[in-house]
Amino acid sequence: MSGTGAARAQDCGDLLADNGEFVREILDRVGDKWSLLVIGNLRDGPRRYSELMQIVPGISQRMLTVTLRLLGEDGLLRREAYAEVPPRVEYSLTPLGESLLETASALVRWAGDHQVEIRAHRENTGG
Amino acid sequence: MSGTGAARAQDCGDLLADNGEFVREILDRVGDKWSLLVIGNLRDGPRRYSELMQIVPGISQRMLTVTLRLLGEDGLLRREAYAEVPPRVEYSLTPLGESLLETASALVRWAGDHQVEIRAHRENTGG
DNA sequence: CCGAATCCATTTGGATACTG
DNA sequence: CAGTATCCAAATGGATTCGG
Repeated sequence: MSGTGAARAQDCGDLLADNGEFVREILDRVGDKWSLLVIGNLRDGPRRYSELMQIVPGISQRMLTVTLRLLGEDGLLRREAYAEVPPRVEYSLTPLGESLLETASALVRWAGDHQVEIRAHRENTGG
Repeated sequence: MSGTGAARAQDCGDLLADNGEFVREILDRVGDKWSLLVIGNLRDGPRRYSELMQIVPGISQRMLTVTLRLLGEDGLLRREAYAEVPPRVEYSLTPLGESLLETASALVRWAGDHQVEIRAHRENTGG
């Protein structure tokens, strides 16, 4: 989390304000429908494909496959295939994936702290 | 940011893992194409509709209107209309919106710190 | 058991024209 | 200036089918 220090707090404001492409690129990956759920379910260690299908509520085979492939391409998780019968494939977080999990948790914490406030305001305005 | 302490770190993991609907609800709002950009551009104070159109690169009238309305319904920003000629409308962050800006900045900071790493891995795997 | 491929419905978002 | 309305293209995602 301490990272390289390449981006300070002020820079973050600038990025949010000025650099649309950059913010979008990370949010598109992290904020899509399933990525964060999959990452969250790998927090305790490796999981098999079929396990994830059961744990992540409502995900389809297609989206699980696609999500796993994209996260793998970004280096957020690792895929380990065992040449057995029946075949077995395990997915686990890389250090990079774990660091994202921590950061993303802050956003979830924020949502938890302000959930009531948001819902209340939404009702008032007919949302 | 210290919040109510209602959700501790462990709970966040649980939320990411178990509660799909809840995580989705906040990420759908925050992680869409424009919300965070608009919020970022309100960090220095009130902005007018036409200002935002110019500052946020590539946003259309429609999406700016929609985004502003949704963020307003959630209580993240405030809309102030002045009965003048020509008409003038100003948008500014609420305390709730400011707190989100801080939290979201952490995610942007993470993206900045690991941008190179992610890109490199993406190239290797043909992403 | 793992996952790719195809088809299809829904959603998202841009371009344009128009109103108070 | 600050929106609204309509139409349309692209992306997203689910159901199903098939292969290794």
